Amino acid sequence: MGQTTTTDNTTVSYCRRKDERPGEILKAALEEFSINGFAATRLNDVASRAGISKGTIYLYFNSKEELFVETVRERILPHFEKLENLSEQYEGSAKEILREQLKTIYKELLSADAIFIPKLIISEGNRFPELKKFYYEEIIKRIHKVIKSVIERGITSGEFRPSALNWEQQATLSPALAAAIWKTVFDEYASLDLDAYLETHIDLLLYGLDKRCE
Amino acid sequence: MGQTTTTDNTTVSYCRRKDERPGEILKAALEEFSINGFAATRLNDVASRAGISKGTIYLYFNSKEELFVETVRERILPHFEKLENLSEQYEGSAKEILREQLKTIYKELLSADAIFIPKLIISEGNRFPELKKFYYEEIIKRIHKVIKSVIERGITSGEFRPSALNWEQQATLSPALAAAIWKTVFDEYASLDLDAYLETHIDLLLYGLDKRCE
DNA sequence: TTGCTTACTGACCAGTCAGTCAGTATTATA
DNA sequence: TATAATACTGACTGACTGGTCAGTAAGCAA
Repeated sequence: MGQTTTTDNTTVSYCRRKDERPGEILKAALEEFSINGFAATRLNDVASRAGISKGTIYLYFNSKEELFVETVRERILPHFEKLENLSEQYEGSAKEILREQLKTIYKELLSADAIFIPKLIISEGNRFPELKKFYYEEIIKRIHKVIKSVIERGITSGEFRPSALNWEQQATLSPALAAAIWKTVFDEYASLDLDAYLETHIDLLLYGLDKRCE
Repeated sequence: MGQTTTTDNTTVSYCRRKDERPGEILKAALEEFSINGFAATRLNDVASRAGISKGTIYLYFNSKEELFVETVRERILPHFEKLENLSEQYEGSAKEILREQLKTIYKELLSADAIFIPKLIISEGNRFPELKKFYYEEIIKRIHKVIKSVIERGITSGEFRPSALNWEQQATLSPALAAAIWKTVFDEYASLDLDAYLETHIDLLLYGLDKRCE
């Protein structure tokens, strides 16, 4: 533990922790970015939150933009690897697979440390085209593909009705997106119970409103 | 038409149009805000887009924040008046009413001049609590109520299954939200056909994936 | 034509913040 | 203990932008 004397003769203590710093900075940055967005986030605040000074951020990241992109990337990557295997790791009816997949999506992509990502992409995506493209190619397209394939499987097996083939993919997962947005924007007015909401999503997707599906 | 000489001896022309200015400024501001968000939007750019100088903005609006709030408010107000009548203006089965209501929602809230609003509320809502509250109280709650009542009506009439009573409201309209976001963020990668998407939304909501609903 | 009002301009000011770097404290090595 | 290497600090700079206001010119009235 070391000490540095500031201008007003107070002392501030710090530790030298080269290995832990990047992770700590990314964590602090995610918190600030998710509250303020990119432009309104001050690196001084990120530094304070991480318990370091602003200069230290520049020892590990070249610019505010790089910090932002890495922040998002770091939070997404561990999650979508799990999604990749999703379509083959379960056995059973298409209905059961779909249910398990949705559970996984909610557990992974709507977990406490990832739920801010959709809001960030929506807010800042147009100013970070590469990040947006990354998210589209690596997350959205991949999830859509997974879901589409299980729907096709259910149609082949006779569980699902063939007309669902014509669906626009975005609609099937839109409740999950809405949940992420609700949690990060409107939750203070009416807190959303993610477990109950997942059941609604499954129920809506599998059976809709139709009486015959009771 | 008038002329002003700038420092480098070029001339710029302008018209005096007191009545039209506020609307022109709001239009330019919506375009800039929806691209850049609040913090990253420069009033100089808003002024250029409106064909005036920055000072003129301050003849009609007191601050950048006021301009932002007015921008959003001006776009929402005309739409939520129409929402008010939504629940009583149709006759027929609950199914038919729901279909017409969704059509209206898509026509109103996803129209060219309103489709940026959800993205702006998501992006900036936490920094403009009053605006967010306004949107939640006057738009979201109202739509949810309308949809909930028609679902209840369909259950009473025997068209819909009673278990839909337990649904979390956010899910039923989430495809519309997803559409607004897609249009404002990802449309360049895969353009969304709103008409086809509306059909998917209706189909998903009414029948889900279940074979019995074919 | 003259004089008055006012819509509008744009240079300027004051505050902010990303990014820099000289200096300091800590740890490693000999 | 002396020396080198380096993690870290924080005051500073330069660019940028929200907001101001003295000045300009358009348009109206008499």
